[in-house]
Amino acid sequence: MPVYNSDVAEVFNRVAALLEIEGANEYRVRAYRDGARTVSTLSRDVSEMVDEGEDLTELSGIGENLADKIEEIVKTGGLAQLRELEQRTPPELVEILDIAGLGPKRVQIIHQELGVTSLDELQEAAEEGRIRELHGLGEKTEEKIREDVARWNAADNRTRRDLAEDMVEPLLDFLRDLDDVVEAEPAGSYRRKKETIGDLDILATSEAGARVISEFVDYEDVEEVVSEGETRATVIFRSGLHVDLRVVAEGSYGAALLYFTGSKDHNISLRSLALDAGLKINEYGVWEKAADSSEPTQIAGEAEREIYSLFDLEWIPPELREDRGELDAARDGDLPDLVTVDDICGDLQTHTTSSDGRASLEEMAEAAQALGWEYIAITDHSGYVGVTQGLDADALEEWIDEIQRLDEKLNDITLLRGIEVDVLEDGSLDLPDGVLEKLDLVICAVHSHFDLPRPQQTERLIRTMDNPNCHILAHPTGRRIGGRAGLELDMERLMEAAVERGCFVELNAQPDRLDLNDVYCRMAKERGLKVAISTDAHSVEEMRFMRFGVYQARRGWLEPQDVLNTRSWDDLHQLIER
DNA sequence: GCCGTTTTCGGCCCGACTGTTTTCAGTCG
Repeated sequence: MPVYNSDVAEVFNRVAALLEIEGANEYRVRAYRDGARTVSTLSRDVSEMVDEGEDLTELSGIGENLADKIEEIVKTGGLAQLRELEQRTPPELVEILDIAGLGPKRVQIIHQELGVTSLDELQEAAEEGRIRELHGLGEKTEEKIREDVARWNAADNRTRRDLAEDMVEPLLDFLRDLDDVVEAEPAGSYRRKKETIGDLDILATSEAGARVISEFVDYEDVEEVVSEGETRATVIFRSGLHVDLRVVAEGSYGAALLYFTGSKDHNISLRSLALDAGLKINEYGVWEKAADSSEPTQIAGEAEREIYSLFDLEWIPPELREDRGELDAARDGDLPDLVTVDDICGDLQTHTTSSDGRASLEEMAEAAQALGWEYIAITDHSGYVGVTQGLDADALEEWIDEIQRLDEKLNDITLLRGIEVDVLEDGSLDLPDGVLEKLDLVICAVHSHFDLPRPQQTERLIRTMDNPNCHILAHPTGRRIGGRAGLELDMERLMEAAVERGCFVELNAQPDRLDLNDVYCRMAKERGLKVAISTDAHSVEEMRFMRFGVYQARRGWLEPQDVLNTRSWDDLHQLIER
């Protein structure tokens, strides 16, 4: 049975959680989590590295011990250590760690004293008033546990970026309008442009923190105040979104923004650099210890750029701050010149009323002009998936003529004759080559048979790319954020096959797709595989989704030259012709 | 458990807030 990077990471994360509950050394626990992260963001299959006898200790955070364990997991499909841990400590306790306010110590006490081993039992114990009997826990903690278990059972607790945007903007307006607030900016994963956010971090500068906090907790969207101090408050919005506000003085703005933007791992690495230089970084600034034992003096803090430069680092865009090599790159002057929406010249996947879109060809063309695109590919569906009411070969022939007629009338924009053609179970396409050859752009997409085994699924898509008419693989994994998991694919192999055949992959900008994800974008870049960022717009409004795709691309280290549609149509045409 | 042009042992980021305490442990980000 093949072992994937995600399997190895899962084993390490479980080991870490169980060790943590058992009270193991926190740095040992962290070592397993670091190892899990390293493996899961690797742009190669770790099992392949094992097969080829490569030295895994070259990987950051992987030493002799973890290297041996990776090998064991790859070769046997499991880890003896994890099995032993699960003998000693009920594995279901791991999910109790996710309950707010319950860390390893309390989980251990609740388990040992009350025999609780699962979320259900935890809920029961809380409802029966047994939690409050325990040493160090009381009535309030018990109440919070009850509420959080209910919330945890209720739903998926991450919020999609586009939905978060709708809440963030009004909140920022509200804060910026307060007399005491100088600046208010989103930080955290929102600023790092992650596809989903767990909670929302907002940073404000003010000399009157307590007043700002007290206005904030009265904001109209706030349903519950979780904590409230002089400089920080945590609230829960009616939508269920957790929002943290931190207030600092202006002189600490850069340090605070850096700190609250994270990621946690990026911060830890940066602080280690500071320690090496004999300095200390906290959310208020960078501090130098005085020779005598008097108070340390602040030597930076107003701006992020100044703090990075103190350590001979270029300013690092928030999207890169995941501790995936960006600090080394910043030191060596090798940071990517990340793609922006302004670099994009056109949209390579859009739909009209000719299949399942809601706007006409004319309306889409007009909207594309308004956005300043040089070209737009009209890529309605082929007929295989009944619900999309797609085009068969004859209808497509007529449609091609219609697009061409409109294109000839328009001066400022080029309409590309395209199709989003279905990939059938065997990898062949849903339309004959004869008609595909007449198109400017053929993007191939899986809309059925999502659950083929990994080798078969991978072969299926490689066969699709064998067809010289195939230009781009649309939404390659088919995942839906908060919905479908996506195809099982050997992505490394698929990308290599794409490069060999002169095919390309899409980064679909629909906010519930964002497929490819950031890690796969970077994998593509490292293999010289260019990526098309397309909105897959089914309406005029959705053509504005381009920014979400660009955010994801930036998280994947993509530069303008790594993206297909930063080129004029003439250049792009030459590139995709096979 | 990892890591090292100061170290192969002894470090490992750092502060706010809460709740249950009587001075602080646990949790969180």
